[in-house]
Amino acid sequence: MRDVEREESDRDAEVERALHLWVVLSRAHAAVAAQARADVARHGLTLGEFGVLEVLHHKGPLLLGEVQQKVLVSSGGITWLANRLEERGLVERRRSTDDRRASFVALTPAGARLMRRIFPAHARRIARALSGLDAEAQRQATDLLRTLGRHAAAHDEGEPPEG
Amino acid sequence: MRDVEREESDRDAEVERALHLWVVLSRAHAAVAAQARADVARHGLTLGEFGVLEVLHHKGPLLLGEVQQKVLVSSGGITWLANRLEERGLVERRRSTDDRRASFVALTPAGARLMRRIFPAHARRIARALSGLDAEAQRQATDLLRTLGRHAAAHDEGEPPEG
DNA sequence: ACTGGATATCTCAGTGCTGAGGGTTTTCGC
DNA sequence: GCGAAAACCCTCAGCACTGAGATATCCAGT
Repeated sequence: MRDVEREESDRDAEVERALHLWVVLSRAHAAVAAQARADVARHGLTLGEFGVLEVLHHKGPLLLGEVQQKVLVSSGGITWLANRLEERGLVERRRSTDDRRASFVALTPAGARLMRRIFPAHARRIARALSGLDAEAQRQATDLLRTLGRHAAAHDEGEPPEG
Repeated sequence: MRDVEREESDRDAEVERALHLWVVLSRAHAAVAAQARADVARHGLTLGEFGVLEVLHHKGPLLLGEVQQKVLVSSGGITWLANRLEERGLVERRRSTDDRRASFVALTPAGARLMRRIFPAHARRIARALSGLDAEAQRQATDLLRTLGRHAAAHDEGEPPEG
């Protein structure tokens, strides 16, 4: 086999390995997400809604845009989520005084009470869904996925034209 | 610190580590999915549609139900995807003769041509998105995620009542 | 002040599904 | 072979968003 061919088949193997990782990543994510979704659905919440409540629960009041980045939705999506949660009395908006374009969102007392009530069991259920890996394996997986995610997100733009 | 408290804080740390892994898993998946989506969108396809074409490209004709499991959509979803792809002339259904409830789906010549044209570049783009990990790290990640996914999917049912 | 450009949020039509229910065909225990 | 249950797929209303564009505000340079 000539060197050129050798390099080509190396590249093919590399691409195939990457595709396999992508499949496995998708399936793992889907399986855990299904559990998380089932859990929050018992309280009448979607994953997006729960995500907003969770970030406010842990970080306190934030700008709408900050919440948007944390829960990975579009700008329209965060407005929609905030509206729904506000209608249910779980969060409230407060217009920022030093930048009047911006709004803070915060848990209402009812929202904070809800999170104190349901968050611990939710967290335990996620932990159980992930318990196929022991402590050390979870640390490894976290490291690998953090590297992976950072790299992939960084190259989010910059796609070359079709070859 | 008493033993009971010690065990409790161990459990808390465990739960927190799991939650962190879940966040990192979600972000990694979202980042790669965004790249994949952007790539297939250039050809007017969604990830679901591309997933159907891809599995048929690699496995040949399959029952609708088999495709459904591979691309992780609901029963209504696979009907919808098959309809859309059939309307565009990329796949065709063929009623099974020995089980007349079931239908096979297969790529049409046009569908097969499309996949031969766009699949290699798509695969390379996925490989590039995952290139933050080297070959060995990708193998590790694949192993960990396979274990994780299998375990989480296995416990998909069997949720205990709220505590 | 004033213009241009950037930033934060909102609006709204459209999308890619989900999930419950239902029709048809097959399988299994009797 | 008969009735019940299960398996395969389809229908359809509804949902949780997305993405493009609009609006309001801020800021830098002049």
